[in-house]
Amino acid sequence: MASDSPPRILRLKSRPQFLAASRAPWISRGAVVIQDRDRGDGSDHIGIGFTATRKVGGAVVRNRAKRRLREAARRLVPLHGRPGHDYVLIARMGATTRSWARLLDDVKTALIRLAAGDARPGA
RNA sequence: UCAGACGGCCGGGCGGUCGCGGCGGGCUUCGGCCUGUCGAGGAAAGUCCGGGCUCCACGGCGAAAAGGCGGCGGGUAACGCCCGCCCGGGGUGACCCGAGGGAUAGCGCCACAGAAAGCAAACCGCCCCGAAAGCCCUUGUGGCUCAAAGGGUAAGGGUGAAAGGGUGGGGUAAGAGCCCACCGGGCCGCUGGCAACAGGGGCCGCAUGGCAAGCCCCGCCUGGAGCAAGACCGAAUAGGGACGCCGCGCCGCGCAAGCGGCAGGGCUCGCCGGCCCGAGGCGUCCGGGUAGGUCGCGAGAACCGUCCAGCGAUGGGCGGUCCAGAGGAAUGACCGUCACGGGCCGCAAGGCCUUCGACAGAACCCGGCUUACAGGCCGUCUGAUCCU
Repeated sequence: MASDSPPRILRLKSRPQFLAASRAPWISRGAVVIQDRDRGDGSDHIGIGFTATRKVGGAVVRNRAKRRLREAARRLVPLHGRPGHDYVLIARMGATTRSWARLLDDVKTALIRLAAGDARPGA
């Protein structure tokens, strides 16, 4: 992992990217669900997207959930993400109220188990 | 001190480490990096009114339809908003509440109850008269009891949201604005006020209710759509047009278009049969237009002081400031510390915990309204109570 240059991290911004990731294997951990799609397009950058549905709460709650997930991803994806993959982090209930250490743990263990191939198959 | 009324304001502070968006500067191997600066709200919300802005429609004015508004005066770019005042209702009071124009323009409705709900009527009653019946003795055109029919009333009871003004007195067979006083109402002057309206005077005894958030009438206002408005740039691919070059097989007829035959190609790996194709290709340019991009996109009905005018809403002068502009959508994560509130322990001083900290996130921009909101601060006023 500590090779010459770490893979670049880009945000997923278009709807087709999210739809593709939604069919990928996923894993649920605490207050977060992570979908992991191997793009297989030859590029080694990592894509990250965030989603919080209305079920989580109003606009304030959804925005805060995405911000916390974004901060967690900023810290953990360079360490545990696999190059050439797209990750979509979906906020579940409690993503804003869960303690920061536990939210970090949720994301970390989910990423590690995804890297180990221990995920439910996608649709 | 305790209750309460009204108005205004705040929505943790400071410091640090990572990180994000816009803009400026520097560096760059064009991927990015460094640095400076700015970066959510009082409601950013609901999208309910009023405007700006943009496009569409439109010769001008008016009318109709539809919708909205509705005491009077003022403020404003405008408003259904705000201020002041009036009227009605509530409260001991500060204050609060009111879709608050028109009910002799017309139509309609007034449930249930009640005799009766709009036009005058009469259920229980009251009063007059008194047939028939009965009783009395002074035997009469007699008196008394009960009371039918007829008539007079609307006082009292009862129903109702509302029953044809109210209270008191006179009057009467009983009653009644029948008469009188006061209150209420209508009409006409007067005084004050810009006005809504108020005050007071005279006249009229005065049947003629309520609902217009039922239709309606009167006055006033409104063209439609909305930043996904709209403007510009504009690929790739597939269409359209112009020009240039090359080509449009062979034979027969024909000027040509075309027809027939033979080649050639496709369905199909080969053959046979069948069906179809058999004239376009390339290059340059032009135009529409999609994805995408840029603009619209923030110096204004701005904010902060201060002065003046005004009871006030607000207006004006002077000085200063520049204050978010994203587009899967920037404000986050963590730590320290100090407060406030909260919880626990303690007789107390105090100690401990606090990831327990309201409602909630700009999306073109303003002015309002409405709704949500932990906790807290300030001012004015009212009613009690205590002290001097």
